[in-house]
Amino acid sequence: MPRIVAERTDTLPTLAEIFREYGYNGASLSLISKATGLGKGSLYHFFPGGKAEMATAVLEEIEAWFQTNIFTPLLDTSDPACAITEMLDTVMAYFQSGQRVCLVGSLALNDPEDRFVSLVSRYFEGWINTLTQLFENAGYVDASDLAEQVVVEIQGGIVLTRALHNPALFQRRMEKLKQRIIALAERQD
Amino acid sequence: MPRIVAERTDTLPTLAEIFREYGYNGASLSLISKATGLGKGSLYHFFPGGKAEMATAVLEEIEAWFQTNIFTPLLDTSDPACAITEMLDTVMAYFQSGQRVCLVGSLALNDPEDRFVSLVSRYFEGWINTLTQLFENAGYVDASDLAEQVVVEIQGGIVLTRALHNPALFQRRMEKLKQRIIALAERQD
DNA sequence: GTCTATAGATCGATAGAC
DNA sequence: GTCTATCGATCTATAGAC
Repeated sequence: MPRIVAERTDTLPTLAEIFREYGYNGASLSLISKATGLGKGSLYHFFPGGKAEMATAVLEEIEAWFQTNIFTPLLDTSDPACAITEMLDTVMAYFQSGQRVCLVGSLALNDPEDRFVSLVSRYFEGWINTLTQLFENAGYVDASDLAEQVVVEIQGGIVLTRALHNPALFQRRMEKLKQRIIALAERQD
Repeated sequence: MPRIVAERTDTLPTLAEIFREYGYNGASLSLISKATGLGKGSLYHFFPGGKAEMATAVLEEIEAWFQTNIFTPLLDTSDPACAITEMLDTVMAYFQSGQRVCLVGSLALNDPEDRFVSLVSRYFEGWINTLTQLFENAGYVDASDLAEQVVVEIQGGIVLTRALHNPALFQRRMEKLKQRIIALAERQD
């Protein structure tokens, strides 16, 4: 039975967006309070560990979302071209054609107190490992290398799209990436 | 004649390293004061505009450094394989195999007040444009597309290397990138 | 030019009324 | 659970002695 009052989980999407847009350090509690509509008292009721716990909860929800919407579907299809196309479509929608920051990537660059290292590495390891398995199943040579390449291009595409304010760049890179993977598949038949 | 007392320019490398490691928001003036060995009074003497002016000065020095050490050499050589190899070697050394954050890329992800947009976009435009010219001179098809791809892979490689604490990943990606570009060159002969 | 001292604002976090 | 009030710490920036 759903509760009427706000739950901790309900705040996570807003928190995620704030962290993405302002970064961990730039996301102050007053900013968070304003965005969520919750006073600091309520925030600390939900997250006794403060901002660090908020970010951890957000990262865990992101990981779960990717598990459900990206990783699992990747291994559902037997056709790698199909699986990759589906993944890149989901990725483009999720990252809004590279205009939306990847919070995990952002924390990979700046996490000076090493608060989130394990969550950050687990996210990328999960993604690369799943892609590796997909490519191995499809009989690709250098499966893990290709998997690494895919995630690198997504992250780099976000950086450049944000830098140049050019979502067409991200779309172009994802399209080229897809074509390259499909071309590789045909070469192995 | 070189002056004995510290100049504004002398602080830039230290400032750059602090911004890279802690991010713009995470780099507090007390941290900067400790790292440079200069009191706040001295810092504001050199940079009346405060932290924003420090970051701007650092970005300008980075752009000049890339102009001299990356962009110009790219067009000095007629052989694209040679030019790319040289560039990627310099890039690997500069970014310490991806363990050192690209400050410009970091600011591309998080610059919520849009303080550094023009410097950030100019840096990446310069890099992509120079690579485009190199590839065009060498007779590549889709020169600008390949140029974009190169910078994307460098930035993405840094993100993943930082995330996984694995500099071998960056080295591997740069090596593969080089091979792919050389293979493309042979195809056009 | 460099320092110390400090202003004034904002930070993360807590206390306690309701 | 949510709020307001407020704590002490830290922030950016300034003032003024040297």
